[in-house]
Amino acid sequence: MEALWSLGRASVRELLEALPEERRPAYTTVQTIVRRLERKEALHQVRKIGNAHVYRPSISRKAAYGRLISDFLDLFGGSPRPLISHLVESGQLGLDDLKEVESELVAHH
Amino acid sequence: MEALWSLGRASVRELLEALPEERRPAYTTVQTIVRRLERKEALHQVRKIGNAHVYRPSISRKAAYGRLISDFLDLFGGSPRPLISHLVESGQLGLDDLKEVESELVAHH
DNA sequence: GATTGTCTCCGACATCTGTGGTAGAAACTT
DNA sequence: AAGTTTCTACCACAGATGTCGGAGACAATC
Repeated sequence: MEALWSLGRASVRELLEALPEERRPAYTTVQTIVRRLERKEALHQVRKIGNAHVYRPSISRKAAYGRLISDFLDLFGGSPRPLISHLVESGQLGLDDLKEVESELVAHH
Repeated sequence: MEALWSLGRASVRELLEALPEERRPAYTTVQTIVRRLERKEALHQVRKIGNAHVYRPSISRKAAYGRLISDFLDLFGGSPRPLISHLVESGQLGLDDLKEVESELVAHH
């Protein structure tokens, strides 16, 4: 999905080539993923170029992230606090990070 | 695992009964989960009471959460920042929360 | 000691995900 | 038109996870 979100719309081939050259899967692997995502209505065909389908995301990156994060938070009881605390405790999130996010928050009114 | 972490040590039966009465699975379901977790070395037997095994967690809740969170962050490029930003933007994390975490951080220096 | 209840052990089945092979249609290339 | 490349449509398979059933061992009870 990440690739499709970046490209806006793309064919299987384009998605494949958008992946980092190292671990790049087989063409059919991407195709299968696309087919399954289509069944799940995360993306859909928009048209054909030659005999190839072109797809567009059906859900925004933001919406998907939202659901993902919300599901993840459910593992911690639904509140983001334990997560943040853990990040801070493990040193993955510093005071400076917090300050930064904070000022962004204030800036955006 | 959550139940086992709370109980410290427990038999399959105890784990089963520690689950919320509503969606409580079959005894054997819990047993299977325990068996698989054992294979993954997340827990291990400590002794027997009657003919029942008693288990203890092999990894701490904290360690497990750490790995979980770290894996999750990898989805966002490994940095916690995008996650925090998203939480703030979606209103799930307020300025007050940040302040609070911050003061905790400073307190623990 | 036969009955009943409780465990363990093992197998089973569905769904999801990652990965890719095959067959046959379509569209270029000579 | 014949050959080659490129797609789509399907099938397959392995591992993880959620859910459970059956067989047989053990123990408690009648």
